[in-house]
Formats: sequence, C-alpha cells, structure tokens
Amino acid sequence: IAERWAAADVFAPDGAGARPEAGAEPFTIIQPPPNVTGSLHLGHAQRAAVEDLMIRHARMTGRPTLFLPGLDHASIAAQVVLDRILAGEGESRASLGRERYLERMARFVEATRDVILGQERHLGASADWSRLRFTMDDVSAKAVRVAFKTLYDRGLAYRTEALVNWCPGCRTSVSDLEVISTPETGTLWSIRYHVLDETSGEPLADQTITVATTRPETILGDTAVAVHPEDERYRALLGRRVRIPFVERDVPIIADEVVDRAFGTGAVKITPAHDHDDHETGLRHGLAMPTILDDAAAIANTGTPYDAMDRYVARRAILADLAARGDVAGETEHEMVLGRCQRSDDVVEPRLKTQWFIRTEPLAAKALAATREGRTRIVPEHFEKTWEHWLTTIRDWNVSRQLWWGHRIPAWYCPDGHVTVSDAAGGPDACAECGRGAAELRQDPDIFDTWFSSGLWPFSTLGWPDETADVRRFYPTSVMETGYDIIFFWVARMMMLGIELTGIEPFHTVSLSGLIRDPLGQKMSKTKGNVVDPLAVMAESGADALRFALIHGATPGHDQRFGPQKLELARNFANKLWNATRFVLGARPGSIAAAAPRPEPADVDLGPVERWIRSRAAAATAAVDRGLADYQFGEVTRALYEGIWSEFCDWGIELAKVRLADESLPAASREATWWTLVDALDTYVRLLHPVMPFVTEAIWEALPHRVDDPELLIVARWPRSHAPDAAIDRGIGEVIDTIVALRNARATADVPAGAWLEVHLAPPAASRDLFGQLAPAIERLARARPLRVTDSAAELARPAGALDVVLPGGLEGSILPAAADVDAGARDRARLEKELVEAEGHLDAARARLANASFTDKAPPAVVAGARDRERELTAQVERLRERLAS
RNA sequence: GGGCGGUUAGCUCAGUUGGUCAGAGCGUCUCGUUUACACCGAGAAGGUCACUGGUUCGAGCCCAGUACCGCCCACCA
Repeated sequence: IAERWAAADVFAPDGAGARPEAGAEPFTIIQPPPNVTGSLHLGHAQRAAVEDLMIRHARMTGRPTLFLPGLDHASIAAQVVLDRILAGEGESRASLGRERYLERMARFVEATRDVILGQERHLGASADWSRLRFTMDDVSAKAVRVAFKTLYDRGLAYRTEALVNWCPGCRTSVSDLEVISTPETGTLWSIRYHVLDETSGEPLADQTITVATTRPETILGDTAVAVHPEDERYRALLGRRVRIPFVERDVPIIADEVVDRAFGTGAVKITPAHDHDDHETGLRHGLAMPTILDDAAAIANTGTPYDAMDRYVARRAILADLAARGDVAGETEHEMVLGRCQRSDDVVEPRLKTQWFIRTEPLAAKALAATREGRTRIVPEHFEKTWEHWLTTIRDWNVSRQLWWGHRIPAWYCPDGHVTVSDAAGGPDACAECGRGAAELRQDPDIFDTWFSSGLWPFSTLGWPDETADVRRFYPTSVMETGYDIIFFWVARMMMLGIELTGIEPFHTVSLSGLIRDPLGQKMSKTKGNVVDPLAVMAESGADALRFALIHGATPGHDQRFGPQKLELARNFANKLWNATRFVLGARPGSIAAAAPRPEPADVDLGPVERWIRSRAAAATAAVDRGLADYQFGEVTRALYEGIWSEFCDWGIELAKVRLADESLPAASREATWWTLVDALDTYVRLLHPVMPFVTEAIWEALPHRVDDPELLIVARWPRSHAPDAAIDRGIGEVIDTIVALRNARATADVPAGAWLEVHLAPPAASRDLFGQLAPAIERLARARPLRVTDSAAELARPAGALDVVLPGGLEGSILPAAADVDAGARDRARLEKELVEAEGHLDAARARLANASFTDKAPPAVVAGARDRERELTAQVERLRERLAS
C-alpha cells in the first residue's frame, strides 16, 4: 500500500496525487529529526504516529501538506555510541585521529540512517521523502554558518573565558541542560589550614582555620579562604594569610557575603577555577585562578606528586597525607547534589575555558513575548509555566564542543589573537581586523553543540538563509510536535533562534506529547532491558495497531504506560472493522451490480435505522473534528472506537440485517439500506485513516466509490460534518434500551438465550410508529416471536410468570414464559425490586431538587425543564414498577 | 529550596466551558442462539471520583489546605 501511495505521488505538498485545493493554506509539521545513533524506539513511533495523523488529516482537508523527514547528526550522542563501538574494535578517537574518525562516523551513520528511515516508512509516515534532510548536510552547514555570523554581528554570540561544564568522559564541555543534578551522599571533610605568622610569614603550628569541603583534591587550586564579613568567630583572622598545603601557596583570608555562616565551619576554601561560587568570589576579589585538572580530570600543573593522578585517586592520597599531618579535623556524611553528564554519567567538573557563548537573555525575551502574546501556543497549556520559568532564569548558552562530529565553529584566529567570524563556505580571506591572509588564520577546532543546528531546523530545512520559494510558502510552520522532555533543548532553542534570525515565530503551535513508559510505569531504557522495538511490535500486531494503541492511550503532555493489552485492543479493533467490511461487502443486494456506481440513496427510501446510522456517523465526524482541533488525539480514537464498534457494528449492522433480509420490501429500500451501510463505513474509514492508514486504505479499495472519489483514500476528502438527527437518535435509543431490557430480563430469569418467547410491548405514544416499523428488528435482536406492539400498557398480556420490563420513558413490556417455565417471573422478581429501589432513589433526588426554590429560581430554564421531565418519567416508572410487583 | 502534574471500578486510564458524568478497555462471573467477526456476541457484578474545608440552587469538574506518588528546575562549600 505504501508503494501505491508513493507511486501516486501523494507525499509532496504539490504531488500529482495529493490534490491540494487551490488557495488552501499550507500545513507544515515540524517533527524532531531522530538521532542517527541507532534505531527508533516506541517514543519515536508515537511521535511519528501523532505527526502523521495530523498530516494525513490536513492532506484530506485539501491543504498542501509538508511533512519533512530528517535526521539529526547528534554529535555527542553519536560520538558516545561510536566510541563504544571503536573500543570493541580496539580503536579509539585518539588512535584514529580526526580525519579517519570522521570517515568512520560517516560509515556508521550511513548504516543507521537506513534502519531509521525503514522504520519510519514501515510505520506509514507519509512524509515527503524526496525532501529528506540531515542536520549535517550542506544546506544545514550554510544555515549554521550564517546563523552564527548573524548572531556574532549582532553581539549575541561572544567568546570568553568562563567556567564551563567539563565532562572528563566525553572530553568536552556540555551545556547546563546536559548536566544532570544527582543527589548523592558524600562526605564533608573539615580541614585545617595553618595561618601564617604575621612577622615570619611561616605557618603557625597552633593557629589554624578550618574549612569544610567535599572535594579535598581542589585544595591544590585554592587561592583564598573566605568567611562571612560579620562572622565574629573569624573577624580577627580577616586579612591574615594561610598556607595551602602541598602547593605551599600562601593565600589571604577574605570576607565575602557568599559564605553561609551556618554551614560547615563557616569558613570556605576558594577554588576559582573549579567551582562556580568560588569563581564568582575569585572575580570579585581579583584572585588567581589556577587550573589543576586536565581534560581527563587528572591533577595537572600543580608541581606536586599528585600530578597525573585521577581526581579521585588524588582525593584519597591528599586526605591520607593531610591526616598524616594531623590536619583533618573531621568528616561527616553529607547529602549533596552532584552534576553528572547526561551522556556518560561522569561527574562534571567546572573548568575555566575560552569558548563561545550565545547571549540568551534577549532571545529568551522574544520567545516569551511570543507565547505570552499568543503568537505561539503551547499544548497542553500548563507547560507554559515551565516554559516561563526556564526562559526567565536562563543563562548564556555555551555552544563550543571539543568534539569532532558536528559543525565546525566558523571562527578564525590570527596570530595576534583577532577573531574573524565568517559565513563563507571556504572561510575568510583575511583577518577582519589586521588583514593578515587566510594562510595565517587558524580555525577554531571546536564544533557546535548539536542543538545549535537542530535549533535552525524549521527554516534551515526550507533553504534558509536563501529566500527560497519553500521559505516563503511554508514558513512559519504550523505545528511543532515533540515530547515534553526536549522542550528546553530543542523547542526553546528553535523559538529563540527562529525569532531572532527570521523575525518571526517558527510555528504557531507547540504540541507536546508525553513519554512512553513500560507497563510498570518505568522509563524505557536499554540498561533496564524494557525497551520495545517498534518493528517487532509491528511484525506481531501491525503498524495500524501500534499507531492506534499509541494514540489511544495518550493524553497531551502526560506519560502513558504501554503494554500488550493496549496493542491487543487496537488489533482487535482493526479486526472488527475488517470483519464488518466483509459483512457489508457480502451483503450487497443482488439487485445492485458489483461495479455499480455509488448513488446517494433517496431520502424516501431511508427507514429510521438508515437515518440513525447516518446520524451516528455524523456524530462521530463531529467528535473527531473536535478532538483534532484540540489536539486531543486520544479523544479521536475513543470516538472512533465507540462509533465503529459500539454503534455501527453492534447496532447499525445488526438492525440493518433485518431489512436487508426482508424480501417483502421493495428493492429500492433494501438497496438504500445497503448504500447507507456503505456510506457510513466510508465515513468511518475516512475518519480513521489518519490513525490506521493501512487497513483503511485496503478497505477503501474494496468499497464502491463516488464518481468524484480519487483512487486512494489517503487523498480522499475529509467527511463534511453535519448535525446529528436528535429525533432519530432518541427514537432508536429507546428501541435499543428496550432490546437491552428484554435481554436483561431474559438473562436474569434464566430463560435460555436461544428460546423464542412471545413479547408484548407498549411503547410511549410518540414512539409507537417507530416501534411498529422496527418490530422485525426487535424480534430478531431480542429473540421475541411473536412480538406484539400494543397501544397501552393495559392491553399487555400478562399470564402467570410473565417477565416485566418497565423503562423510564414510559415503555412497558411483557415477556411471556414458555408454558414449561411459569416460574421464570418469580426468578425475575429480584431484578424488578432492584430497579424499583434505584428508580425511587433517583426520583427522590429529582423531587428534592425541584422542591428547592433556589434551584428553580436560579438554574437555567432548560435545566429545570429537564429535571421536570425526568421527575415525570421516574414517577411513571416507579408507579408502574409498583403495580407490576403488586400483581 | 522552587515549580508542575497525578490521586476516579481489581488493573490501565478517559471525563476542556460546574447541571442524567459516575464512564471505557482489560480482568472477573453467567450464558451463547441468528453464517461479518471466539481477535466474537449477550447479560451482570464492581467506585462515599485521596482527604478536609469553602464557593454555588448544584462540584471528579472551581477555590484553599492536607497526605501520598511522579516529574522538572536549582552553583550553597
């Protein structure tokens, strides 16, 4: 089927088969391009299902739709994966070198991209594959260069020495978002620093100041000890100096308000190059900032024996040596928060580095304005608070990565240290400041944070910065759909960069889905071994079932547990629809030729059942439209499940069967019934297509079409919504309630299900005709034969043992027992008694409500009228039940 | 330390303008006749909608507070 779609050229916005309506506004969806690091998981499948649902719906409404597929180079994630593979081959980043490493990466990516794209196609994603884009392709590369240069020219990108988050495992800096705060129990050591004698300048054996630290190895980088300015305990020591052990550095005791007197000893060692607070303190006091850790987080440049030791090895050694000197004053267990690398889980070290940053405050302000002023809407709404909070407390974004796989930062440095940022593919011709030739310039070895290029995705994929036709037509885009877990990483960056660089919000709606969890509610992860492979699921249950299950269980922004039961529900549903189709196709009256064109059945030939079937299909259309408009896709599938199964199959088809089989009716009537079934099925199949594209396309192929229908359902027109027929809905509703009540009575009385019993019904006057017309259907569905519809309850035949049915609408019935089973009525008495108790309860409540003057005064008239009706119905029902029980 | 979300039938969850809203699927218990479907059909049992107050004629639905659970953000050594 997917091949037929492709052959018909329906995926492109203006594909030959896509049939966009002239003048219709384009609909563009932004999907997160999956990482090229491996294969897709259920989260991707959910994303793709939801996105494809929106795209298919838009396409069916005649809009030119752009669903642009893509892949993200995922620099750090990809490197972590490749490094692991290389390790298995006995190689490493270092052993290969930059060039060969990148070649190896290209081969790796080539292999995984085919896997990923295959999975997306398998799912039925109706993307325009001819536009497949990659965040590392030439167009993206140009967008990255131009974006960066623009930001630089506007003073929004700057290079500075600052404390960055350094991951020793990945050997790169990472952004604040990639540092995961992890609560851990550590140790807080108290360490004595010896105060210097003011005259000799030598440390005093007996005068010390005790500092508290969780990282003793950073002692080697200490350049001060700080106390609170108003701390009486240390006032006398202010201005004195202490000697830092091992490095034998003499440093001042300074006063700074950052110190919390109540914490630890109230004195804190200051390591400006390896701690954020200390760095600030160091800047305030003009302290030296020696770096004592190398890229691998081993001690370096201290001139001590600890050099080259790993940070934790050094920590133990230093503690032991301090203890030997008698300078460890104590240690206590300490609950603290450690920053760990999102990718490698290594403890991140703050380090001083000269790197590139994006000034985020002005960008964030614009993004906030966009959501506050409603130009971009976030669904579900409550994420706006999270959004607000993050964007109002945002810090500058470190975009330099000391990795190889990614976009090289287009900044060149001349021997004099001048910076030249260029967006030219070949780099600058000369230093922007001193004019030195390109040969003397050296390009920054670093690459960009992978999210920098992802942040340009909505427009870089359309050809920006060039003024392409695609940019003009499809930008800004319509809906950005993704999981809420990357709202900061990706969504916020797209908004910030998009508004700054293009002057307009990149999309009008941000639709955030929840995460897929395993049946126990745990996050799926490879280490837990609870990851589900979408391909395996599809092999077992089909792509349609997977899509339905993923969409059915979801509420916007909320996680869902996913397991086999949900899949089974979906698969059964597809099966049900398939079987219903088989029935409809097989029930074609002989008077209709197999290839007959589909007529609009004439109103005169429609009976109540046919009108009801149409009405319910209309109701389903309205419900689906509502769900789609609100991004409540779970509501869409619920409406379809209910409409197709509980209404169309359970009642529509069953009621229609009677007329189809009735040879006494004119052929036109039976034909109208069949065409009505076809029509309803057609509507349901169209409505369901965005969720379950494959079965519906297959069913559609087998259905008779209208003259203006296209070959393929994927581009068939979305059903027009019209109001349900309230009168027929109410009437058939009564019939259904009656049949259920008759079945109920039969079951509770233990009358064999297969037995035909004589039934007398006295429907309310308004429904008498309808019951008369539907008598054959009631007969069949309630197994009531003969069935007599009488004008009043008084005429009901009620021999001994009759089963009684009393409905709220004023309807009564009797089921006459077989002669051999006169006790049936007695067995059924309990049911009637229970019904009486329930009805009385409801009646009491209704009366109490109406007795309340403030209710009748203040409630809307329609509500009061409804309550009156209900009271009347209940009163009648209670009376009749009492009579029946009394007789 | 802030913020957000959740708490509805044994399980998984719907319930968006407060007025038949107490629901669905699975599971459980009965029973299966009518050739679309046993991946099915019919019937049934099962909930003081976490708790406490408040607003209202009326509250799963709005407000305040409490208790658990989960998530996000957070540079206190």
